[in-house]
Amino acid sequence: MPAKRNLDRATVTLAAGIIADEFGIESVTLAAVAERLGVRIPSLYNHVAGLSDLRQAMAVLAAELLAEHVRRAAVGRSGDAAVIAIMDAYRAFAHAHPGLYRAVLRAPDAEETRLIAASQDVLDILLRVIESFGLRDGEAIHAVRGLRSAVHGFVDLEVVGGFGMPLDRDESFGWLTRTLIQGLHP
Amino acid sequence: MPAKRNLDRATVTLAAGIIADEFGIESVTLAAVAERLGVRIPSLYNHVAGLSDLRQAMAVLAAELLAEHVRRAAVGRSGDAAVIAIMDAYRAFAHAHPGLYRAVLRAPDAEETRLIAASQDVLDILLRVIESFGLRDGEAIHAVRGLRSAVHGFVDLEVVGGFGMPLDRDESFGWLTRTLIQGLHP
DNA sequence: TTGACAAACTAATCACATTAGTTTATGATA
DNA sequence: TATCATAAACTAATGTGATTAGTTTGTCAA
Repeated sequence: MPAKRNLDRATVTLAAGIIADEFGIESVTLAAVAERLGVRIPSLYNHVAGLSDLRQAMAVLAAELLAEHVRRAAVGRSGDAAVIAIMDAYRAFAHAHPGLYRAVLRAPDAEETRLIAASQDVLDILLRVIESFGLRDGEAIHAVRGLRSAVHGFVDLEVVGGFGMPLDRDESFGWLTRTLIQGLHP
Repeated sequence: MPAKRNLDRATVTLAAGIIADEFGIESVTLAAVAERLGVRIPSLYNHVAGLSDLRQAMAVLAAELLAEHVRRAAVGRSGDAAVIAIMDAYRAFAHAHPGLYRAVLRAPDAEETRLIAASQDVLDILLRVIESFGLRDGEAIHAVRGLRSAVHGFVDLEVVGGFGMPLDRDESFGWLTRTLIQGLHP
């Protein structure tokens, strides 16, 4: 008895995201997604154009969720507090959605408009906050890149289990954030 | 006419590394490695215990090369210059071996002593330099984590093509390094 | 009521990983 | 020198996942 109209691209993508968060990004196969949705593999092709398109859709979903998360954290704040809030929100998102978070970077096609827009949103939020610090020339761009590299690197190593020592990771992240913020003050 | 004794584990791993650097880590398949070595797929099983073992071997190779690279950069230097040299060497390695570099990030199995040792080497080199700055308590650990997160995040974003704007990336990396070094001075 | 369409399905094919079992070159030993 | 155990190659077969082609069947609108 085929042809029940419950599936769509968003539902398929969400299922993939849940699998990614729960079992890791490498466990996201069409077979796994189909099974979770109670459907045969080829049925997924009505909604996504194959595995790499599904990965692309996951990247877009992740980037948009992340941007929303960061936006909420930044609103109503400014200066050091805004930077800290953004960094913390970014990290919290990666913790809450480790699989989805990794999908952003693995996007097969980095040219996709929605993905670019959502990624740019995050950077713009950060850039606007940093510009208020009154840095000159391209220094604000360097700072944005530095902050983004730092958060990304930190959470990537965390998610992968790269920090062996038992010392509190929150404190390490605080040190990193504070140190970079000091570099924003001329 | 089988049985020519030229292959061994190191050769297979190296071939995989070259493929990874040239075409990306996801292009490392037993099929691709076998073809490059002019051999049938099952022959590889005489030297590695399957694809996931091959990935482990690549991680070990990468970690040891990276540690060696960083060690050479650090020797004979101290203070700020040592930190800068280490950061630059780390980044240069990732640029020279983008595929291998990504291979090292997988969480090491607890039994993989060589991988753990090589990874620890890099951290120890950094830790020894940083301890000379005279930070107190666990602060040296926070600093090591911060520096590592920063380099890793930066090169990961670079390799993935995450920096859209044309502003010089070397300068951005310099800003990041300098800013973190400032945090090492009490 | 019916017909077009969307969305499910089955079947077939291809690539890759893995295992089992076979062949052969090589190096040590009688 | 002959032979023999072994390591390293091979062929063959199996399983999983992705993909495409072609078929069936609900559903909605005319």
